[in-house]
Amino acid sequence: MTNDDSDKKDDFELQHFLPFLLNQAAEESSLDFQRVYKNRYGMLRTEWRVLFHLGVFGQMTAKEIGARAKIHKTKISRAVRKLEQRRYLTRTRHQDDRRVEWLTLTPAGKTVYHELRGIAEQYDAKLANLFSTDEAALLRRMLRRLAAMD
Amino acid sequence: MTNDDSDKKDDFELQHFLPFLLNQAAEESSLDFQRVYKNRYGMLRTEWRVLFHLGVFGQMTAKEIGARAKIHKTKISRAVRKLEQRRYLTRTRHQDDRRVEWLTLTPAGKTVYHELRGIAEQYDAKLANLFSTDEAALLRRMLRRLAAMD
DNA sequence: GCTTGTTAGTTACAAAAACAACTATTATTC
DNA sequence: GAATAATAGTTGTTTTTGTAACTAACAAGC
Repeated sequence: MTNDDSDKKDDFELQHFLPFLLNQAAEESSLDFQRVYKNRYGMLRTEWRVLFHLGVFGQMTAKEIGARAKIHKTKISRAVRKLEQRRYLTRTRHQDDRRVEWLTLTPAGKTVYHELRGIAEQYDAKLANLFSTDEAALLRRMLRRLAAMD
Repeated sequence: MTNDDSDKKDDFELQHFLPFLLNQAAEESSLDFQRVYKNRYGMLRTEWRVLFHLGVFGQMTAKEIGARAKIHKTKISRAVRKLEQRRYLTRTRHQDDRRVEWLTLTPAGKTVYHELRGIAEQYDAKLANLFSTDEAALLRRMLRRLAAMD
């Protein structure tokens, strides 16, 4: 215990604490976009993330998606089931290793992906527009560094 | 639909999408610290946030904490109850408006706050150390801007 | 001063997340 | 090649969150 016990205002600045700031910014920056995939497409965050990964990378396995986006396998499993029920993706067993299944977007899934992708790009541009081009680029680099994706 | 329907890799860069990057960075950057207040003090994120607010600002109401940290009142309510059960804070009814209650840390609560605060400061320094001083300052400014806390 | 509206905080119920245990299949080892 | 371990994915149970409805106290209008 390094401080006195009075009831006075302390000098630690919570809004300087990086994990707090990152969480606030992340939450706020997801809100508008979340509304789109949630209200318009009835999707959860994990679901659109899976959808996006498949849209971007084509055929993938659940495990690959989980590793890349750091999502737990049970969340992936349930998201995949939902997306399958909505006919946005199909599964096919891997021939050589029948534990594995390849996930692929259906045409309907691709349509939704492209729609959401367009909205995502616009939204990203809107956010990046708060800063100069250089600043935005630096921000992305720093975030990737913090997420250890570099 | 702006793209073709092939199964090839798409060119949208998920790891460039700001909400995604922010979420990854926020999650990753919270992990180590979360382990401390979770495993060592049995606290949830909302609980330590409430604790920190009280530690920093002294006496506050649930509403004030919620407004400042953008936490929903039901979450605050539950966190306050937990912290009260652990004897980290006490409530006293406001005289002039008996709907309101002032929250204050107990000595035990203050002790925990100071311990966690020290760890938080170290941890923040470790994160900020990934960047130059200027970069770190810019990062915080940008995050505050994104969270619209400016 | 009584009806109507607001506000601070709580509670109840539904949705989602976390964690552990499970099945089915492949890999390893003796 | 049978026994054991490891892996991909699923299912079940417990926590935690989100949402809406609630209580108690105050405020405003008439």
